[in-house]
Amino acid sequence: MSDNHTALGPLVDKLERLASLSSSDREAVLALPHEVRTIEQGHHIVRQGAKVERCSLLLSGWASRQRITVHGNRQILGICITGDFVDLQSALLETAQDDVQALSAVVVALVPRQAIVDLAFAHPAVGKLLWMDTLLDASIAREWVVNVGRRDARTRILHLMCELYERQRSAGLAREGGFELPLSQEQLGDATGLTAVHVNRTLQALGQEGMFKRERRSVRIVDLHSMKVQADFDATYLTIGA
Amino acid sequence: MSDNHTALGPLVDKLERLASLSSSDREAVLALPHEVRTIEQGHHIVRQGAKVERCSLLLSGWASRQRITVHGNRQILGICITGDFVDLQSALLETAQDDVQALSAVVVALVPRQAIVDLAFAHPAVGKLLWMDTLLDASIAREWVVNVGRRDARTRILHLMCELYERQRSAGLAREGGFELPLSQEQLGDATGLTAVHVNRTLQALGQEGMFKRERRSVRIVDLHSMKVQADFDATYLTIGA
DNA sequence: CGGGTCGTTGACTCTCATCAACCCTCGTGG
DNA sequence: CCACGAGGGTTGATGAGAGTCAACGACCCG
Repeated sequence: MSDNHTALGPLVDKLERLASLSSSDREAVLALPHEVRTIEQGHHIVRQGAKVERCSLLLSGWASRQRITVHGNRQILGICITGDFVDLQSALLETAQDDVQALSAVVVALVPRQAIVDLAFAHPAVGKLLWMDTLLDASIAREWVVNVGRRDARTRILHLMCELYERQRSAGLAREGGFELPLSQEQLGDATGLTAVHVNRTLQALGQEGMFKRERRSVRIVDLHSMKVQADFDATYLTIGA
Repeated sequence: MSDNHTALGPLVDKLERLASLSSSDREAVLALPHEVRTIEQGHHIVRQGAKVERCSLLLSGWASRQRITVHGNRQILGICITGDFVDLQSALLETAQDDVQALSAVVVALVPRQAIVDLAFAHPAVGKLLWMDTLLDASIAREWVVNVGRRDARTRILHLMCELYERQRSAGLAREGGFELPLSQEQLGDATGLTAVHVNRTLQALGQEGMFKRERRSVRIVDLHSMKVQADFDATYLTIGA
């Protein structure tokens, strides 16, 4: 139980990146009822259309949010990292709109919907931050519309890599000049609206340019500035805006 | 002033489509301070990066939310209709992340950010609905990612038309078996990640199939069911989910 | 009557999808 | 200890869908 009480640290960290919390607000967040659970790679954390009574907070590992077309094609809508509420939407909406799937082995904290809503309105400072978090999620989704709608394959992939790097860095998860990229080429394709084959060829072309080096499931960045320029990447869409 | 007091009716209507409000909550919404203003077609309502002190509620007309790439290509991120808060994000975030542009002559109500936040936390029932509204906006954005990422031109355009029809219908704005579509072919392209030329050819092909008929700036639907099927359209992403 | 915006059409190009084969690595079980 | 299979990555050949460029037409409004 006292373990449970500390398990929500990643959530507090994430909220405090947006604005600092009073100690009473912080305590209230940490006091949210929850249950910790591990989920295997590839398994679903949430299913579209399901009635969700508890929201899932990612304590470690990676997950993807996605929808499937009638032809069975998958489109990844966002990547969740440690500290993300993968389905905070479900706190207010009746049913989940997206699938969420574990990209790696994952540990989640399950928090009852009602407890989140009650917290939000009992502690407006926390409520504002939770609402802001959903707004930033929406901003990321909109940037993805731009990415798949108006950028070519090369730029799309670079942009995705810049986003993942920046988000990991601001969450304190990126190593020196590098970051984890635990997506197969097929999953990269599902995230960028491309096929795995074309992702493969594009990655090879990019690798030869020497901006970054791929290693197993991670990326070492050689020339970050050049990457951002060529990716048409402007990190303000990830922030509350100064 | 009493005119002002009734101007926010479209907002109340929209919120009450999500859940009914107590009369005190309804009064509180209608009592929001605001200023009514008209904006010409083509003018910007909000500019990306601007510090916004008042959020804009669309009282009549059409607007598009959009971002521009470094190459100057526009991607439309969503279409706003009567009753939509075009930049409710700005109530909590410091700066606007998207441009919002008037697609037609437009009337907006400008509501101070702080008044919206205060209302949300003083009247939790209203706060939940406002938050839900931003979540549905996000759900629409995610569906647009799927649309531009994983559907072909024909399906993208059909899907957009289905969405606009359903949203107008549920807002009571659609006429019998038809709806307004005040977008030029170039704007349709910007919304679907296509070029105006290709939109033109695709519309012609679609028109010959007889599911709908285009007239000036509106569309008459002949076979709605067939449209929805071929558009891969499932309206649940527009709703709170039963 | 002139100019502007929007729609239409044709010819051509190119990015990316498709299909199919083969490779490597790793984990597992006989 | 080796055989096997599965998942992921790589490669080549081919083709389709959508972009580009350029020109012209229709319509509206001043």
